[in-house]
Amino acid sequence: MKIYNTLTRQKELFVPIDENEIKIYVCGPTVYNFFHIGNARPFVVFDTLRRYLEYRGNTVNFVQNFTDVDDKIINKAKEEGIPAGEVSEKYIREYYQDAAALNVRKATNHPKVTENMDEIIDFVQALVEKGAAYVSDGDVYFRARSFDNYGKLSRQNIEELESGARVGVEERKEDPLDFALWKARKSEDEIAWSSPWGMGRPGWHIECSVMSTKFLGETIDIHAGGQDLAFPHHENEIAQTEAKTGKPFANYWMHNGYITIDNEKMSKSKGNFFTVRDILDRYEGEVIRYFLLSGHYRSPINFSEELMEQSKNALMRMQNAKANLLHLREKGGETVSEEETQNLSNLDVYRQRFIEAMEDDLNTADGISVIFELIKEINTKVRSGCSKPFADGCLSILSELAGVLGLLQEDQTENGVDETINALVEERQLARQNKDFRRADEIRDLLKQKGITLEDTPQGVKLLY
RNA sequence: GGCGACAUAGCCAAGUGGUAAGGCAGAGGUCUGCAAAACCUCUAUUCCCCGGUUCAAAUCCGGGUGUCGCCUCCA
Repeated sequence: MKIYNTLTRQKELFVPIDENEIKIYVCGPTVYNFFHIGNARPFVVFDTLRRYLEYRGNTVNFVQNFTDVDDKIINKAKEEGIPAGEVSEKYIREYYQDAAALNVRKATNHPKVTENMDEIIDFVQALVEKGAAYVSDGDVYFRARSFDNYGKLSRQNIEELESGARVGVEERKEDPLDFALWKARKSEDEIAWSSPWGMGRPGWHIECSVMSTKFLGETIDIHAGGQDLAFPHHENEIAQTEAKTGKPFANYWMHNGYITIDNEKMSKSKGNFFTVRDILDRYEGEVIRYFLLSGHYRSPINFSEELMEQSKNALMRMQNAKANLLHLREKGGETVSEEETQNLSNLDVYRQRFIEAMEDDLNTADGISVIFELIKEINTKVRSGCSKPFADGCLSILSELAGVLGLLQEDQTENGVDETINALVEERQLARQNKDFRRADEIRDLLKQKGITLEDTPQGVKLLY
């Protein structure tokens, strides 16, 4: 497949280091709050990348860290008067809950900073020994200028950066461009680990370098994250890691675009801040996932009520198609006609087009449109009924393609047989036969209130939960 | 100021040289007791603007305009 590589600013053919195991590292959340819709984008996008690579037959070693020690966590802990560890543990649990709602699978490995402290200290120590880093009053800083290619990912000019850098605040640095690898503890009660430089904790960038190299090796296939992480986070990761190993850190860098809210950056101060947990009150997780995949992952997308409604309705079309096939699979005839067999094999063209779209730098928007075309084709073919095997075959390809996108993962029907509901459905059918439509509609309304939608089809009554 | 992305119908969105996919919303129709779903038809002579290259451009080049992001440990 082709992947747009931020390093080279172009689409490149993706060639894994080891065909048998593709290594991907995605920068994970800092666990001090529920994650928001902006955080959700990389989770969903790169989960989709992983699903696609696995769909193509690859094994993927997918690592996404938890930053579980950080200023924001420490502040939150102070506010709530509880240990920092409690804050991070709580939000790790919440992460898993919301991620599951979005059909984001667990990574192969979710390493935590606090569980990799020895490796972090060793890594920093190695940089100090190499002269790429220096100790300053309990802090350790990386000498940005010691790394020749500093700025290669974000294409920042080092002199421009210099002039834009803040001055005066961090006078412990030799150079404003330098960044912290290790931060000395500021007060006795602050969470800290002992190190050769005294009590302290790691800087932000070093964690990802350590966990990526530890769990995936010195050079990995893909390192991914939000566009805003390209600088300084990823730039710094490259500098410190390559300074230590002397090898390329990652062959491909992928960055997803930003989400704006009503065309403005999301921020708490603007009051346009949406956590996934909040959105889940109003929309099911797949709607959010659909929304995030409806545009190309590198394009900026805007979040709004209107777009969520559009996404909800569009996804409903997919769900209807699936529900219809499930129904037909129960009620259809047993024997497959020759025409059906032919029609079924013709559907392969949609599979090919879907793959083509995904091969092109994960073009999920195109992939989705192929699925809609498939759905139209299927709907047309089963309009006046079909055999069970045909319905099953259609269902299989629809689920297959939607599954790559992590959509249509739940069956709305088959919620168990409820006797009282069945009785009502029976009664309604009888009423309809007797042209007692008042009673029939009454029952339909009653079930609607229970969240069950009745549809009369030529193949009998269809229940949608 | 430096770096970068984007601009396609009412809304969202694909398409990077060959004459505008797909979805939502809207209109009409078929089906239905009525619905719902589904299906059929319609909805951009045109892709921010102005030049240029070409037989041919939404797609390439130049110049504008507008929007957004990064350069502040925010995905």
